[in-house]
Amino acid sequence: MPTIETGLTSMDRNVIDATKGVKGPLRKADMSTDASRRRDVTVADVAKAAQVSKAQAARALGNYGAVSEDVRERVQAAAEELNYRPNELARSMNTGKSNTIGVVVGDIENPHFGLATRGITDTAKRSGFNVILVNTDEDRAAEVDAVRVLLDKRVDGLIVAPASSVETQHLQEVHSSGRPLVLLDRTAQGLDVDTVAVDMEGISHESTRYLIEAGHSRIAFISTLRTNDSYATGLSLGSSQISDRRDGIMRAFREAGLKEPDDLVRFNADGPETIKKITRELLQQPDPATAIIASDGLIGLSVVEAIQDLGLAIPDDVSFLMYDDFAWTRLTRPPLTVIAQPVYEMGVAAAEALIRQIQGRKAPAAKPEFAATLVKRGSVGGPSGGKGGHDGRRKENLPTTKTSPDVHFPLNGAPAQST
Amino acid sequence: MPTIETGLTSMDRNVIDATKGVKGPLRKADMSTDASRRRDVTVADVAKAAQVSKAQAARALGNYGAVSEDVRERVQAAAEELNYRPNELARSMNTGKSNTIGVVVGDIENPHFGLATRGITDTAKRSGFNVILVNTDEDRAAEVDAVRVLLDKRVDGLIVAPASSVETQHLQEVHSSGRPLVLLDRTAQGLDVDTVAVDMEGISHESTRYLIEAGHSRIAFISTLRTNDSYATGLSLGSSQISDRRDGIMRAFREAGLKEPDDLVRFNADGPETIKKITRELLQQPDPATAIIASDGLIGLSVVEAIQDLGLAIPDDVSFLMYDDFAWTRLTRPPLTVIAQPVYEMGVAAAEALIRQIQGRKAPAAKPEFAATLVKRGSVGGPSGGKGGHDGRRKENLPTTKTSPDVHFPLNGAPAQST
DNA sequence: ACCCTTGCTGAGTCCGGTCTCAATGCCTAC
DNA sequence: GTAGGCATTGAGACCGGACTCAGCAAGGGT
Repeated sequence: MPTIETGLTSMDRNVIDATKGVKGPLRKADMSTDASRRRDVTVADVAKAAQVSKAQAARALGNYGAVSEDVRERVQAAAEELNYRPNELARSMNTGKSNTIGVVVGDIENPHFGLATRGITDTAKRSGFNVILVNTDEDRAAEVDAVRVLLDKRVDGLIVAPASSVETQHLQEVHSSGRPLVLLDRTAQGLDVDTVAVDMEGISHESTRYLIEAGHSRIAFISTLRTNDSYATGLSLGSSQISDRRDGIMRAFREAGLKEPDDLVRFNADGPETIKKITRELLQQPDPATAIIASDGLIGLSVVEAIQDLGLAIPDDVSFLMYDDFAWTRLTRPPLTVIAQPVYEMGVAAAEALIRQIQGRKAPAAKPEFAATLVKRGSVGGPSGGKGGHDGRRKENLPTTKTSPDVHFPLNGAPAQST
Repeated sequence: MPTIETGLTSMDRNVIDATKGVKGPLRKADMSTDASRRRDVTVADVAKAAQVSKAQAARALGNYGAVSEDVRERVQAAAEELNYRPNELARSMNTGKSNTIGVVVGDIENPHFGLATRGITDTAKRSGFNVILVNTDEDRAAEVDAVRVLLDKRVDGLIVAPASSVETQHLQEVHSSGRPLVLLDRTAQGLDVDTVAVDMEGISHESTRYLIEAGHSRIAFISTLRTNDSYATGLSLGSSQISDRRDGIMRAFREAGLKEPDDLVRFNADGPETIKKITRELLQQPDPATAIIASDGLIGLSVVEAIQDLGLAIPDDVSFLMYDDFAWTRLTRPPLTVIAQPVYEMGVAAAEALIRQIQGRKAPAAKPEFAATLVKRGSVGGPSGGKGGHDGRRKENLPTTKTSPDVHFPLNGAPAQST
């Protein structure tokens, strides 16, 4: 039996590398990148150095099974010496766990998802999970693909913000295959899985009512949602989130006994230019909108810019409301009235729910309900050219005034009908 | 030889699952989650169904080696029937390629990184790579850990925005171990790897000069950089990026023959409250700052807010300049003067460089140089409490007319000293 | 003194693919 | 007619760990 060198310095380990990794007569053609051919130190190497069996070395390193103190020390010393690092791929292969979760979102560039992702990664890290992130650009085909790739990579679970709430076979399959799945932001038709989202219909209704009470009856809604359907097509809009928002708006109108502004609902607002164009149309058409609701922060940005370009003032000429309470909305003059969602917390909740599923623990205790809140700042006033209701109050223009607008409102007064 | 059922419907495949996956007398205790025990369809299953050897099935599915048309068809049909999906983990194990790259950033929540990440993921996807994203919160320990975990997961390469440009052993090890590595935004001392970053010193110098020419001599700089070192400690600040910016500022001062505002350089600006506090201090101390440079968009947000809270006007009372050209900077009144960096493009470049390394292609052609640009909008004016001289440019905002010091800057002429 | 338990240990299998190698059959060339 | 060439094919090794199982020695109980 040959004497085994244990006195290797870490400098010497390449020697070991050199002797192995040479499978047969055929080696990968490109030996140019000498680095690409390097072989990592394995348990076998460590075992040899520590003069124990591979099994024992693996036990010591993997921290399982019974190992004597003596062996453990020898192995650990050898591992350190050789600079051993476990191959998580191999480990995952026979544990069946990859300690990785897949996250599929529409657009990380959007701070909404950025923040949610932050909540997810923070939580995941805390439980020892890594996150593979995939962007879909809100494209369903990309999403289907993303889900498949992640499944192929054997992620332990998936968090998806589905681009479509209607076409959901791919998610259906994930679920019925038994892989943990949590939906974020949006629901999926006929898919009964943990979903972390706020009550969009409710907050949309509340916000619209707020606008209506301020005197508006021409309220526009702009969304990125890609759809060929005209508004009229009916209830399901492909995205539960957007459907719900629209439904909330319309309910508020019905309850107020006002004509629903179907003609002011606009989709396919992709890209700044499109959004600006839509905004101009809405404001310059005959019987224009007197208030605009932007479906997310990115849209809001361009809408506000378009309004400014038009030389119109907020809220004197147009009232403005948007989803997502980004910090910058406090910096504009007036500060913007927004619908705040606990995005970070929702990310956290989604990750927690997923991890709970992964670990097989059932009963999510009490499924936390997340609520969006209307943060009234200064971008909503009365309609200017409007025909309805009370007059618009003015903001004292330049000298910054903090806090919310002076819109005095019957704080709790319920409008006409309702149930 | 038993007849093999090929007429399975996809509904039936669980039958197969049931017969396998039962290793021995000992099974994982928790059989409750019947889903967690399910076994995936493997090449072996497909091979059996297609009545060919495992090797042939693998070849047909993996699309390598020689396979007859007949076999290929049978295998593909069987695969489809059984709903076969390759196990990328297993595949990675013996190809040594995981088609995954690791990205380590300080904070995805920060739109700067959000955008860069977008550039990276877009590019990665285009080349068939996935991205594992890790957040470090700009904490070096977390970064070391992240790098190790990603290496253990056998990512094909790493893109890191190092939290520290000084303590870089972990990156050094990555590099010397031969794993592809690209740095983003910041350099690392003594590490000669592809780095995608802009010339910070240059743009910082240019911007500062712009401020000086506007009449400022009390210019503050606020950065998140965590450091115990006082400013005076000297050149290396732990972050190349921040060092460079500071150096650029100071060079502009030296060149203008002005006293360097060492006392106005502030670090450790974490969290909105801290930033606001710092801002207040800078503006209210005796001999206060007349201009503030915010080191990133997140800081800028709080600085502007603090200025507004103080009831001060930009640029009449304070001039403001920040790094990162976010869309919202155009919405404030006045719009903010910013230093724009081609963040998305840098993300793309980083990913491209990394993938080039991974694929062994050398010669990055010509390493693209990225340049930041000063976007002059409305937040820089002359100092208000200035000591006299020619006036700064006014925004036609408030009727104030003030004067600024007479620091005449020789536009191109080199100042006194230098080498 | 004898049987059992308990603690360690090494040999070897398995995860799910990729890849080598030898064997086969068929076609063409000499 | 037969050797050589080429496309196909199946058996099996292998990647790097986790895990089963049988062997073995020391310690406990009776």
